[in-house]
Amino acid sequence: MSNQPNCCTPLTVAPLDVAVAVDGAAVFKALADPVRLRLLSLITSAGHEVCVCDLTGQFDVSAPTISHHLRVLREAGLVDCERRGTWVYYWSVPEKLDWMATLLATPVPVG
Amino acid sequence: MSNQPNCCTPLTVAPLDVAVAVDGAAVFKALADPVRLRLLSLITSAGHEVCVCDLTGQFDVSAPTISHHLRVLREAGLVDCERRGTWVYYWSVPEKLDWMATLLATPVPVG
DNA sequence: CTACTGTCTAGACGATCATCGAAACAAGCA
DNA sequence: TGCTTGTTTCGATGATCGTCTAGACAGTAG
Repeated sequence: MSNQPNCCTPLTVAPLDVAVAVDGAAVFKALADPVRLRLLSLITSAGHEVCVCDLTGQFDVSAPTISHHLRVLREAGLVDCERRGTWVYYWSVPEKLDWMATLLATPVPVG
Repeated sequence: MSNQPNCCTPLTVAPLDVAVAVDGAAVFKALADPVRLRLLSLITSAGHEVCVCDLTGQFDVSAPTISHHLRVLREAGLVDCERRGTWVYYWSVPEKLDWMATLLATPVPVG
């Protein structure tokens, strides 16, 4: 999994290199679940780090399931985390979001 | 699955509504495969409709598998197609790409 | 009509995924 | 030391996914 902040040519401009497609698909897969998409949204839109304990209550799934989804987001490079005392805090990695937005971007909004 | 060209508030700005998260995850799932990502890239970057016969040769999978992936992209609203005579042509739906790009967009590139 | 090409559908198989309950681990407190 | 709470890991289960082969369907040309 490559890790450049600005990946490459957008998908709309030139055919994707196979390696980039593999990387991109892996990141999109991490977002291909409503729970994970909402988790990322909650963490990113907060603008600061978020405690896991503030996340679990907002979903109808068990705490281990939330932990699993957070791990998927983390392994995709979309969020990172740190334990401080009892609680674990998550924050988002904006470079990765930008990477994806660039991949999808249409170069010029045809007016 | 809602179909607005400009979906909503970006994921980075406010927590995603559950319904939007479900819709978004479904579309991301369609991109969560390297073959489909490259297919979409080939179709979109061409700038015009593309014959299936020009796509199958670029992958190491069978023609039915390509057809399956194209169907997934079509059912996600990312591409559309039409048969004309012997061949079937696919083109991309830019509104859907914009929808996703908006969902991921960071409102202001913090300078 | 028959033969042929291009594309899609149907059914099956192994692999991966989402979810859960149970248990382990980490940290604070008595 | 033990008890409690928050979080992650483990192992299992049912569902979904990617791919294949075989066959069906659409259209062209004899």
